[in-house]
Amino acid sequence: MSTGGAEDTGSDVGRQAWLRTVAADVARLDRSSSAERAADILRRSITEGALPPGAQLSEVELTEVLEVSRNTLREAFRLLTHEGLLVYKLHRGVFVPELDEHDVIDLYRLRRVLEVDVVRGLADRDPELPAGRLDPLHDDVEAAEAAASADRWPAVGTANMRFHQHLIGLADSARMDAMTGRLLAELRLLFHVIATPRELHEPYIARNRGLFELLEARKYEQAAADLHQYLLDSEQGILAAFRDKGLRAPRTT
Amino acid sequence: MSTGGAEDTGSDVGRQAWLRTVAADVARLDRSSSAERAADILRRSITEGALPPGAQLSEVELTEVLEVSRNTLREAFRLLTHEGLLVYKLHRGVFVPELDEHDVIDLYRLRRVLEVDVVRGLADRDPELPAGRLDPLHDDVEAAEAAASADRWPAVGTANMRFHQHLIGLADSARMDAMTGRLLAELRLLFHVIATPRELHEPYIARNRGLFELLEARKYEQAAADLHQYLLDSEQGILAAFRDKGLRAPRTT
DNA sequence: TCTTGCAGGATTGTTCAACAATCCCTACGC
DNA sequence: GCGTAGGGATTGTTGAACAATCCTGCAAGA
Repeated sequence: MSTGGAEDTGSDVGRQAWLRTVAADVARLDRSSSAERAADILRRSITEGALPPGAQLSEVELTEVLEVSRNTLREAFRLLTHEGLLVYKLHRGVFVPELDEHDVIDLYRLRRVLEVDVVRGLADRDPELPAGRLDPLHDDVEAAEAAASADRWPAVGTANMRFHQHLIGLADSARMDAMTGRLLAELRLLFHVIATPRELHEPYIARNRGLFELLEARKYEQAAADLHQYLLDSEQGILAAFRDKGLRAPRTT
Repeated sequence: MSTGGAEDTGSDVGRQAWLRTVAADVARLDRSSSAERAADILRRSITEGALPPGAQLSEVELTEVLEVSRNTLREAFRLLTHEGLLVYKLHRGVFVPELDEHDVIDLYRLRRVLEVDVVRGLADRDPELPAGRLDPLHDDVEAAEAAASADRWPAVGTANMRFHQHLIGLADSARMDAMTGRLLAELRLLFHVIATPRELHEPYIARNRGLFELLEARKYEQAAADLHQYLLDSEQGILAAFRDKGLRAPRTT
């Protein structure tokens, strides 16, 4: 729908490959400028942990820092609200949400459903998958391994995220991509509560590689089964770390 | 301060049941008034077909009709954009999206994944399901049957939608509810392209009842299988009607 | 001592008017 | 006929202003 050209004359443009890349570049430049740019900055601040869960975002403060008007800033807030990175409280302001164990379970349930289905569905359309389709996954695996060698564990987490985002991307579903983006953004919110990212991310570097190799070998059914268990284990890891944190700092004030 | 008072800053109140219901009521009253009220009106206009796909929503026009400021109207636009009921085109305005067959396939793929998983997952937590949990589904089934008797086919479609929304609700997942709301809203967008709603909705009245009875009998596995085929058939029906329409009116202007 | 009520200040919700940037359409010149 | 410039309309963004609401602290009363 978004790619529908202005001139409707060529109704069925059999969108070629290069057209898609050009369209992507244009879309990147289009960037609703002020509001989206402000949202980008805030998004990074939140996902990188500069803004901790529970923090309030003052409007007047941020208008000065971001150099945008209050109205534009509010539109940026709306954008991030619908990504799950902020929550509105009427007449009180916007806050970075504080997720609890129930949210972890909810998020992982959806991840399992979506990701496992994508992998399992690859079997049906195996022939039509163009070569090099798995390249982004391979890059992510190597990026994670490199970051781990350099002891940069947050970077490992990021590469891990991108691996899963690219995994979902194999389904060619715009809506799945959007949903996954939202889910992973919320998940990143959880990571900052965890003190030891190494124990959290380390086991999954090798598992990501294993998953990638199974996909490359077209063993989709086994890949789906592995991924299912993978996500169950990851969920348990986060829940454990989360409960430790909860016990350690019940009174933050 | 620091008087060991009774207040304790109430950090971890083990939220009791009645507290939750009160909180729900409060949330309902909160309604960000102007922007959300405007969005409600627009949402109805779109889902009921007053605003056809492809139509542009002029800002100045709507500020007069809805009696809100341009900024507030834009916030309403944002709300509906993230529900999938409107699309922004930079510097051109907001439009009612025109979905194509590719979108139908995408939407139904997600519906199948989510709904079937919910039904299948009910087996695991069957004991903890409180009595009367299926009542909303039952109401929707009867509402559809009543509307069909009165030849009110759009109402049948609405009841059908609510049936599936309530079905997803059985999973107790806030994020699944939100996703489903968005998916069904987009689906409603498609219905207005279809000339004969009767043929589209009629077969599923009985199937909804059958599904409900399977759930009531706790035959979750069979219900999941039925639902899967159900959604495949529904997808084919929409695709067929959609192609007819596409052939009949390629040049709308 | 504890609760209740009430100002005060601060923050958000909403409106308005204005200007800049961009798009669409038309007319002009070659 | 075609590319290009201009005009008009629409959107993007800003800043200030006012109303509504929330939070804090203090004082009055039980």
